[in-house]
Amino acid sequence: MRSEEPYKDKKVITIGVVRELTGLSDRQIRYYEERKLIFPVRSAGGSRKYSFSDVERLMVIADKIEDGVQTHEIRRELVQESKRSSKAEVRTMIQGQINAQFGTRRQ
Amino acid sequence: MRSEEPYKDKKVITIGVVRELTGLSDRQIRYYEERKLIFPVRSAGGSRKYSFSDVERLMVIADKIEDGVQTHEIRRELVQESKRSSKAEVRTMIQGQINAQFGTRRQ
DNA sequence: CGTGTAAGGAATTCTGACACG
DNA sequence: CGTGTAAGGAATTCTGACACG
Repeated sequence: MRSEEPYKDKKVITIGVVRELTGLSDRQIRYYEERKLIFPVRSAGGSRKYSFSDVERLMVIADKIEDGVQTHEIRRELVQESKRSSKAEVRTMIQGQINAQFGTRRQ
Repeated sequence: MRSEEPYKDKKVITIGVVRELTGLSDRQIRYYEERKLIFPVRSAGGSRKYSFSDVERLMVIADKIEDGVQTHEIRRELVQESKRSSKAEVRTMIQGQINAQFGTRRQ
């Protein structure tokens, strides 16, 4: 699932670079993690590593915060979104299997 | 030029992560820079930042070193390669402009 | 609730050099 | 030539806490 853009989800970016990329403060970035909105991995030494997807997600979060949405609510929204996209992915995958089986093509 | 894979060329990875990703030592990574084989950018504080392309390039370099090729020679090879690909890009771009003008399609 | 900040410590990175071969 | 290493310093990141509102 999701074979495109192999680099987008690799967690390799330190918080300092994320700060520059998003314009957010470290404090904000760490707080959104505390509120379960973002999930960096940790290096051996304990420093956080983010992916480009995480950076994009942080910008979405920052927009919502600015609109007055609370972290609690943002979490719900993001969970809903990820559910929707996994459904879409499953749909695509199943359709792909059907096509593979019967050689049909839509449209 | 090169609109695909927007993340591949962004220099956001610190040397520690490059070390993990490539299996090379810092010493090796810095030495290849000294020999003009790789060109990280610097953060405000002076630390090196690499892109995923750089990581791939480093793995190519490491392979050649292992084959006994000297950095001097590797530099020549890499320069040749980049010349070839810019030519290919120009060709693609020109063809794209021709197609845009005349609406032709090959094949 | 979301964010700034000062505090102290630990991990990360930097440079220039010596060593070996 | 290519790489390891010890050295000293500077930049980066970490956590827990106090503050404000």
